[in-house]
Amino acid sequence: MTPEQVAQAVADAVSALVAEGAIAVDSVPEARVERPKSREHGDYATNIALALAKPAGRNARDVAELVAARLRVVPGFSAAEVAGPGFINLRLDSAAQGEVARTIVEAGPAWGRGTVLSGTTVNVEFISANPTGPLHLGHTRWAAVGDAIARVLEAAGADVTREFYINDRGVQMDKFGASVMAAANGRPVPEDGYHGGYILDLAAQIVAERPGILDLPDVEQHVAFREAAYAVQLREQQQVLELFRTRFDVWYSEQGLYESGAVERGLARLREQGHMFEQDGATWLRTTDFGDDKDRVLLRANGEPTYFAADTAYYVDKRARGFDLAIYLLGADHHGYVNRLRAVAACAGDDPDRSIEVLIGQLVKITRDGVDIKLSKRAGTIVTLEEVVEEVGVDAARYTLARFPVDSPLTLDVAEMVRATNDNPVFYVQYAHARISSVLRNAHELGIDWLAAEFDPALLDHERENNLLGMLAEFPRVVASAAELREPHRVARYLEDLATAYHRFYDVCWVLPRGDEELAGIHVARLWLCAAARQTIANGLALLGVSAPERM
RNA sequence: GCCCUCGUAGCUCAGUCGGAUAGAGCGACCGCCUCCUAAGCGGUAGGCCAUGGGUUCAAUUCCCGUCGAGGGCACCA
Repeated sequence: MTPEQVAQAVADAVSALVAEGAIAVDSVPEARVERPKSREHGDYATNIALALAKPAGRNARDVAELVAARLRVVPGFSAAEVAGPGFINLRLDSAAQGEVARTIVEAGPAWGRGTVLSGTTVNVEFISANPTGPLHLGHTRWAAVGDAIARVLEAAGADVTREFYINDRGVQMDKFGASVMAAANGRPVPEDGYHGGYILDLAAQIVAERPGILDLPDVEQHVAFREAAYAVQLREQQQVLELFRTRFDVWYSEQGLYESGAVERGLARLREQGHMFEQDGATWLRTTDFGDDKDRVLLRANGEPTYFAADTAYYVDKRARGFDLAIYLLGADHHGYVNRLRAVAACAGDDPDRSIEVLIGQLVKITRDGVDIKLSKRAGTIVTLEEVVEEVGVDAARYTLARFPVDSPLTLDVAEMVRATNDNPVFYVQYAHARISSVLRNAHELGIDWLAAEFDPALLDHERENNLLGMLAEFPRVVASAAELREPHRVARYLEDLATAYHRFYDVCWVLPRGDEELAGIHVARLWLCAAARQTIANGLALLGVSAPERM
């Protein structure tokens, strides 16, 4: 019996009581069925009676007793007890609980997938770094989390597009080009330019590929360097992200926004909706009508569009491309954008609560042996994504960054990440997977075909088996809540708990026949349980973009 | 000054759409491998859940104030 079925049984019991007139309420309040923290409180517990007591004008424990009495006779339940202020603690019989293993094995890779977001087309935009340098550890967090959010949304049934917005236009690009050009000509990089060591490499690479570039007049040379350096940098970012197993469906160029006419179309859309006005020679968007602190300039007095105009056009373009929901993953240094982006959606005629969502991620604080490191492309003190991958590996890096909620500040010690890779919880989870794989391999070598043998779930009645089964049954709910809350870290935390449940089971419950022991029903049942656990861990790790090794 | 996010074990952090004795990892200490992977399991030590009020049958969780940390407040990008 799955938690959903338990919840259904509780709901049915309450409806029956209401129909009989045993409990008088206008509507049945929402109640929760959850796994109690303490196993003494049963396999599942519900607070339905506490929620029902007030509207029914009854004592909570009395209501609980009425509901419990009905649940006791439902097949699959072995106990229903009233406890504390009015909780109902439920126990399943081992056959009902054990059936979960069969459900999981039969579902395979589809186990955990759901439909809560079916029919929703979502655009998830993340990283969107300037193509003026390598991606660093800060971006790495958005890569890991953004990709995991996309995966989790897909698991919940959404149609997801991963998108990277390339800021390939404007002042920063010019400074970048000027920096590379200066380096190539042996001149000092401008004060406000980019000073990282990679600038020199970039300059040398470009000159080697195009020796004539240094003979061009200054203006042309600047453009040539800017474009060449941009191309190299973008390609590098794409390659590194590929290495990090983070693929984007769309790389969207800011420059392209202008070339395709999307900016004009976006402004036209806003004009139609009637939220634009002229003042001091500039064209503004009245975002204050929708919660922004101040109105924003779209076209400067000199006629040039602002960066905000591009942002606006970009949003309108996303909607025009058919996305129901645009999710933006931004760093905390951009949180001032939230209100204005929502205002943009409203100005474009959308309901911001439905069509736009801005997730603010706290910045990663990086230390090395306890000493703060400032990440600055311009100062050249960066820890790149590539270095992180080389030092700790993709799995460990992705997992470490994805196991924390994005809105919590995070301190990572680079030295510790490298030194203590074995302490990374990812290995704990992966180890459980490898361990199970080994057991199943051994079973195969012993000639045991557990999949074809008869599986009697009632045999899984050990406390550790029961606990493991309960954990496994939670997986779909974890995936669904991770998707709805955009919090993939819940999957990671769940996997750690699941791995613990497995290790504890493994420690006490021997799976395979020992020595010349005959194959018995318990061996088969435990193999089904192992297979279910392995499938769940593999599916969960896949949602985080982390591999599930057969051996370690 | 105004706004956003955050304050939980020595350290890094979970938990909190209100629920029954607050958790993990690391670090410290003590146990467990003649047979399925010890990258594991068991145990000990470690907390006024920043602080003061409020709402509630019930607050670490929701609301307000205070203190502290980080970030943001451009016709920059």
